[in-house]
Amino acid sequence: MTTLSARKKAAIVDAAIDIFQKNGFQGSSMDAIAQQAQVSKRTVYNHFPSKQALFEHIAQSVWESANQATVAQFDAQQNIEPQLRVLAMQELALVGDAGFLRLSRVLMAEFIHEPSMAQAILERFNKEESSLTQWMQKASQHPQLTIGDAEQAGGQFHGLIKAQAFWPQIMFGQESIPTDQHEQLAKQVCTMFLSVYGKGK
Amino acid sequence: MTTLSARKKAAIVDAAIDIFQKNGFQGSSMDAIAQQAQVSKRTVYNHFPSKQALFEHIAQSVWESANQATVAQFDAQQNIEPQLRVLAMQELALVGDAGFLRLSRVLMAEFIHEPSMAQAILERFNKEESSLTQWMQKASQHPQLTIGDAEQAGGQFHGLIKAQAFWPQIMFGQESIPTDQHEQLAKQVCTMFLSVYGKGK
DNA sequence: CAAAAAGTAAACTCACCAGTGTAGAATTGA
DNA sequence: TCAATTCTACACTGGTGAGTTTACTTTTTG
Repeated sequence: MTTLSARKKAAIVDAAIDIFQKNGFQGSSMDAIAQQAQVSKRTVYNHFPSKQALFEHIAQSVWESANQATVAQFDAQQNIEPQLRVLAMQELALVGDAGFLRLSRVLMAEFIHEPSMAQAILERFNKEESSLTQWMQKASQHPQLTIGDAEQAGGQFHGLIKAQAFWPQIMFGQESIPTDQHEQLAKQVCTMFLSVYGKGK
Repeated sequence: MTTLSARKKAAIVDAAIDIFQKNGFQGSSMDAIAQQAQVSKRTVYNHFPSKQALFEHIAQSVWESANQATVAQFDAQQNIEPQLRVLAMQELALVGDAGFLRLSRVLMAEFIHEPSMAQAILERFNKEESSLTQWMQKASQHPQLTIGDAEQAGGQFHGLIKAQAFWPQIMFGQESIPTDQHEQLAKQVCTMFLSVYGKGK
């Protein structure tokens, strides 16, 4: 059985995610978080020295789950389309996860107000997204593709997916795309992408 | 010359947009708005009965500027591609407008926390996006197109544009797309769209 | 020019909230 | 079982902020 202390901490984090998401950083009070976590306020402060620290702990976990999502290895021997499709499926699995969306919403809300924070995290993010960028760079050699700017192409690929499966969910509370539609959407995204960057048929 | 009262009100709205954008709804104080507007706090309350009312006034103006943006008339005689391109250009002009982006950012921040508000406004929004949906519906008869679900197709068209010219600007403070790249982007969007919904070459 | 309308500064109420201090109760681990 | 750790309730500080009140000045308008 997990220790009491650990359970309390988990309850705090869980409550914090919920409250932050509902009310934003500014609108959330430590009292409210403590109450929802069924924990005394003092206990919250025993685990996290400040509201800011609690928030950053949560941000960290978004970051980590996004990290573990995609590992892409370019294979020059194989056709482009199926490889792209795997990449798309990986990203769809990530953004389709309800927990990831919930956490993202907390972060995105703060991004809007803090472009500087957005920039900072975006840089780290981009290094990760750059696993895709790197893929694009290598792929640009492939005879089936015409990629000028690998970073731009990568961004566009992400954009195509997020336009359907991320932004509407984040901003308008839309439902996640059901798993059984991932295949179809991935295929569509690849078609669109290749209509611009693909060579010939 | 405009009346003093009107000038004061304009200053208040202007300051409010700025402050709301920087700090969000919760993080903005009426004192700060009054100060930035060079107006006494009481004057703010003479024009707007509450902070909420002031916010909604601003939301209203976003709504109105989005409204005046697109009027599309389907022409069965003409080719699809140039018509789509006009639609894309209209939307690019809207989302490329710095003022519109600034206001959108304020709204979007609240959307994240208030899915109910998002839903409400989204319904009205959708009626407008539905000017595009209607276009899609009529266009689905066109021999050059294969459109199953007009609403979905319309959403996808919007998504293609916003993925490049709206979301990155809203969330990460990226620069607006320069006007001289609109043509090129519109063309790319149409290519992508037609790669999925177009018939033959 | 005089009354009505709108603006002003400043003090005030009332509520909320981040973070601390304390004294005691429950949990843990040796 | 006993000492260290952790949790709890509760009161407290210092600060901020929405909205009001008041006594007064400026602008508008007939």
